This record gives sequence, C-alpha cells and structure tokens, in this order.
Amino acid sequence: MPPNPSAADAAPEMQATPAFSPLYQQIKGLILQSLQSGEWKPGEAIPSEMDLAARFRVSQGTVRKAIDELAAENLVMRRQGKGTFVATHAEQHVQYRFLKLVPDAGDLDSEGPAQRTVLECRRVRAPAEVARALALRTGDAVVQARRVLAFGGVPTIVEDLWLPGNAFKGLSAEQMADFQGPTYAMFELEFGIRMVRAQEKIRAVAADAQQAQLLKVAPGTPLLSVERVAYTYNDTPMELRRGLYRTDTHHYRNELS
Amino acid sequence: MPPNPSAADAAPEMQATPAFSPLYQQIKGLILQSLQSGEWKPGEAIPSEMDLAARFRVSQGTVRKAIDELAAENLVMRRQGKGTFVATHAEQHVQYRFLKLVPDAGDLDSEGPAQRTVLECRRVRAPAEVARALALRTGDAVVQARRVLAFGGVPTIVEDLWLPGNAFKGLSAEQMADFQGPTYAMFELEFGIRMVRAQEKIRAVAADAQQAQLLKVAPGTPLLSVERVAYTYNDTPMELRRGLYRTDTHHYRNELS
DNA sequence: GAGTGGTCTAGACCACGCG
DNA sequence: GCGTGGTCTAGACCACTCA
Repeated sequence: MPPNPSAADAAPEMQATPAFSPLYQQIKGLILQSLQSGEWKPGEAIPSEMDLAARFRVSQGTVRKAIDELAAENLVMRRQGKGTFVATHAEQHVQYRFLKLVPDAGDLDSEGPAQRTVLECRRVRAPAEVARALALRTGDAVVQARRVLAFGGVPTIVEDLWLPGNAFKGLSAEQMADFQGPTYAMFELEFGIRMVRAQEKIRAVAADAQQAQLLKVAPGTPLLSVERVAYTYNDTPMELRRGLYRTDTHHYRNELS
Repeated sequence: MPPNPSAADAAPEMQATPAFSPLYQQIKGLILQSLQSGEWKPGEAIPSEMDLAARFRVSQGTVRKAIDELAAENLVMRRQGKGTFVATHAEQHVQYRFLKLVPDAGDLDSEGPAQRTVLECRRVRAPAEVARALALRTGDAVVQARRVLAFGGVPTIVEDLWLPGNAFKGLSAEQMADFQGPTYAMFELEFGIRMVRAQEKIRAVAADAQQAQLLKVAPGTPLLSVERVAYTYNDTPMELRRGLYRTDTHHYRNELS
C-alpha cells in the first residue's frame, strides 16, 4: 500500500497543512460516494466489512473505523449479527428523527403519529431569503407547502416548507397528506432524497392572527419559532422549514454534552 | 486475563441479559472512577495510554477504545503529541459550553464575554419542583441565585439558578459576580464540582412585568424559556437553571443529525 | 453452522509537540 | 530524540442472527 497516495493531489496551492488524510478517512469518503450514488438504497444492507476490506484492499480494521464514523453521524446503522444498513427515516424506531418536540407528560409515543392537514402546496419563485438558505438564486422555482400537525386532536405545529423545485418536481398536497410515516421518508421513497443532518435556529415569537387561528390559540400567544435547514450528503441544503410550535403542553427537548 | 470476571457480580437477580460487558467498558468505568474521585484534576493530563494499559493489565488498544468513548462524551480531551486531559469548563476554546444562544449576525465571539449582574444569591428551602429536579427532598437547603447577562451592553438573559446547599456551602453573590470566566469553571475551582452533561426543556413564554424590566423589553414580549438540569458524573443532578432569553438579536442554535 | 458485527491483542509505523 | 496520541495490520475469538 502506498502510504498516502490520494488525498490532496489536485491543486498544490497554499496550504500550511500538508493535508494528510488517514486511510480510513479516504475509505469513508469512498463509502460515502457509494451511499450518495445510490449504490445501496435506504434500509438496505451494505456489503460486509470483510467484503469492503477486500474491495478497497485494506484491512477489516480500517473499514471498521470508517464505518464507525458513518454510524456516529447516523448515515448508517449497525446491527450485530445482521449487517450494516443504510440509515432511513422510515422504519426508524424514533418516529421523527429531527422533531425534538415532546409532550410534557406521558410516554413519548403515547400520542401516536401526528394528524397532518396540508393547507397548501404549490410551485412559486423563491424569495431572496429562501433562495439564500437553499443555495439557489432568487426567483428559482421552489415548492412551498404549509401544513398543520395535531397531536391527540390538538393542533400543535404549523409549518411552512420550501423545497428546491428541480429535485421535487411533481410534489402534490395529496402526496404529502396521504403518505403514511415521516415526510422525510416520503422524500426518500418518492424523490430519492435523503436528509442527513439539519441545523435549527430557535426563537420566541408572538402568534399573528392567522397563525393563532390555525393553532386555535389567542393572537399574541408566545410560540416557538423553529427555522430548520436540512441537508443531504455533501452539505447540500435541500429543505427550509419554518415551524411554529405551541409549548403549553409540549416542549422542545435538547441534550447537551 | 479472565474473560469476563467483574461486571455483574453482586445481585444475580432477574436479568434476561447475562449483562455481558466488554473489557473496554470496564476499563472506562475504572477511569471514570478516577475522574470522579479527583485523582486527576480538570485541565490536568491523565496517564498515557501505555501507562494505563500497564496499570489495568490490558492492551493499549483496549485503553484506547475506553478513552475514545470518554472523549466522545466530552469528559476528556485528547491532544496529539501531548496527552489526554481532563475536560474543563475553563480555558475551553468554546467559552460557554452549554450556552447555545448566538448572535444573529457577526462572529460568535465578537461580543466578548457577557456582563454579569448578580441580583440575588441566598440559601432557601427547596420548593417541591426544585427538589424534584435536584433529587433532594422538599425543604432541603438550596442556594438560589438570580442574575442578568448582557452582551454588548444589551441585557439578553435573566436566569435563576438553584444549587444543592450541601455541595455549594458558602457560595456568595460576590463570588458569582467577580469570577472571571464561565460560572461552571468557578464551580470546578471553588467547589470541585464538574458539570458533565445537561438536559434542556425549551418553551416560548411572555415576559411578566419584572422580567420585562430586567431585560428592558415591553411586558408580554415573547421570550425563550430554557430550563436546564446539569449533571455531574453518575448522572447526579447538581444544578437547576431557568433562563429567559431575548431572541430579537440572538437565537438558540441547534445541530441535528 | 455459517456469516455478520464486536472485542482484544501485539506489533509496527506515522504525525505531532516539546525540549 | 523522545514521548504522546493516531493509524494500520493480521489474526484470534466472542456474541448475535437466521436458516
């Protein structure tokens, strides 16, 4: 094995660091490419560690360390005795991977799934702010959707979604309403787009008249504003979502370490 | 080496799982005990991997995996070429490890450190709710403190702290105001208590008259209510903190994956 | 019992920090 | 140049799953 053959070959420009990249990072990159290219679909098993080791001509330990990192980033899931599987938003034991709103009391899943009401879903031109978040140009086509989520019959979340028009051609309100399971699971199945990580900006705001009506609260009620940008592989932003959460019976839970 | 000697020895009671525990987990537990007992102080280096391997009579790789997990939990910090160091809230390049409020624009540290105003700091009897959060009994002694944090002269956070009276004997308002650096760093230095992880419950609330005055906003202004329980080793709760954040110029940032 | 991930070892060598 | 953590290997054995 050449000690460090690939890594930074292209442009020998200014770099204080020689850009040393461990073998296992390079392997991780190769596996990531395969994930990205769709060589293995969400929920499927990827080849065994031995197979991958043979394929890349490295030891099993090196593949193992690469997969360890992918598992830590939730891109892949290991199951002892069975194999390593491509992560998916469907059939994941946590129903909503990115939703951190939990009921104040009672079991996490005692509520069951949310009841969805899709109010709107149409193609529009991206406003400047949306375009910026999605790395598009102002005026590019985006799909905009608005919906209300209720838990146990109580409307709790109203949210607006913006999605790049190119990637989400043909997305309809019916599709959003009828699909069983997380919306991100539908994105995987119907559009082949996998959300892999997200970043949220949280604020407290007062409900305006329309929002208040949708959530059945008094206008001016404080609501949690959660602005989320979700990314696919390669740090490509693929969704902007702005949710308003009622926090009288639920709260946003966060673990710090 | 006996294959699995320690682990669950004490009570052979009902357990569907034979409670198999890998060697590296046991080593991790031993290192954790040493951290807990204060054998190594915050900021100090722990023994090298080779030394620990010799001490516990295992291979370096096993120690390494144990330390890997401790590092992942931010209990310990590795620095290549130098050693492995006990994590500390002082001199950590992120000034405030548990504070996720960031300015909407500008560098994260362009604001500099917060200006603290301690309004109150006294011993009281724990109300039921506080006692529950801190695993005390109602009426036990606790230290209660209230303070305002300002950034660039703008009051942005008002927060109440509750600390177990036993562990924080003698904590004074002056101490809280005068200490340079994060409050959690003071807890380490003055009381030998290290906060290791925390859990937050976030809600949107309306400012009452007093809160509004302290933050110089109109009464009724929506504020982020952040209720944090911070834990030392062993999942022992050692602080309850309730902060109210202005979110007109700042936001709570969260990364999901 | 075969196949998968998980643990453990022992040894070699590399990158980094510091004297 | 030495000691530290970091990488890589090769091989043995263990725990889990499923046919």
